[in-house]
Amino acid sequence: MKSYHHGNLKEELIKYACTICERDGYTKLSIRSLAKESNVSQTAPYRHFKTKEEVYAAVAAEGFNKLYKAVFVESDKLTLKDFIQSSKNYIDFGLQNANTYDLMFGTAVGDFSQHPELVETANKTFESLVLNLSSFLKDKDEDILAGKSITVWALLHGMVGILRKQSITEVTFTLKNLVLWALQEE
Amino acid sequence: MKSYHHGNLKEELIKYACTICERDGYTKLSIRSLAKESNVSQTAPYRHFKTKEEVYAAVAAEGFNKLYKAVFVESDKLTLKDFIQSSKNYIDFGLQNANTYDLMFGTAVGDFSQHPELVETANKTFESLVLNLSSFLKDKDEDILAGKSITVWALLHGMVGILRKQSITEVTFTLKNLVLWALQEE
DNA sequence: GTTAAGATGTTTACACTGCAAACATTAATT
DNA sequence: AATTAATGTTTGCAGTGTAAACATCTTAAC
Repeated sequence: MKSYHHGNLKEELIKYACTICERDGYTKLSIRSLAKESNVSQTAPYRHFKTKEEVYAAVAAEGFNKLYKAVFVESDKLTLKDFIQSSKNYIDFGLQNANTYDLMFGTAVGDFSQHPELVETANKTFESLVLNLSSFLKDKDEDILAGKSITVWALLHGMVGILRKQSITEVTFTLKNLVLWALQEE
Repeated sequence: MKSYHHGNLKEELIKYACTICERDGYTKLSIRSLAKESNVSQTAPYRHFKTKEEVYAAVAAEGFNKLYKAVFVESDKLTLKDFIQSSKNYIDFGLQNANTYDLMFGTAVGDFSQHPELVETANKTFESLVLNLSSFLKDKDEDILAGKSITVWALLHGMVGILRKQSITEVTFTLKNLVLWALQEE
């Protein structure tokens, strides 16, 4: 016997949206299929999301949470090994969650500022990760430290983009050497 | 008096597709609007593109051509100034053609290998650019040189992704210092 | 505790989409 | 000149985003 009200429809919708977006790509997600999956009428999701883009934003936010969990290393001061592992985890996340990653960094959600919750989640994630990185990239100068962190991030982010399109260029590299070289640490 | 056959429909379709994809994002492109713009029946485009994804592939290929023109520097041996300018041009291209860039590096065209012309164009572009870069990043060792080129590319590519989402983090940096630092020159 | 209001669901409707199939016209090849 | 291939049109289907009007349940106010 099912009641008129679902109870926690929004969460269920997001959960399924995440699954579809990652498995088939976000263009394959339809509000209607979403509704059907929760045994709810076609337009019920519109009580929780004004537009489809808001669903995308929710999925992207979840993506940032997952990224955080995948990359963060519990430590006050990262060792080199931690650092390499963390970098590896970032790239792996990007490759193994390609469609979600695309949603997070592509143009599907055009203007983050329209989705305050997404902005908050994304900021929280990156502040934590940069802070985490900083404990390895120790440097007196604050600006240089920030610059290094961003550069490492850009490098990893860029690597994800490149490795995803193997067909463009066959890339063989050892992550460790590359990062070390870019950071000019021994 | 218009003739039954258009003449060069395919080119016209691609041209308009590029405009729409860049202006509104590729999700806004419809085969039908494309057809209408060329004063041709709704399904005429299907004589030239089997699926919508093939249209995307064509737009992406055009994107790689434009990227090449924007970034390539005519010179046998890049000066530092050339190199910086070229890097700047890459980032500018990514920022000012955000939607096209997304089409080129995102997941809209799922499998490049399904679109041989796109693979060819993308490869040509990157071979040229890497070769161009190499003339600045001179190094005895071939592998190190390749590694450096890829790293520079990844760094630039990553920067585009990050700068696009200013809302995530306010990034202030001087391109020159950053690249130089990453390359540990000077 | 009854009631009014707000949240959350349903139904219906509209204009639009990708794309398949059957057909028409023209261009190219023999 | 006749056949074939290329390129166009018409029609049709199943699916889409989302607006509007309506129903039901939950919650807060009295």
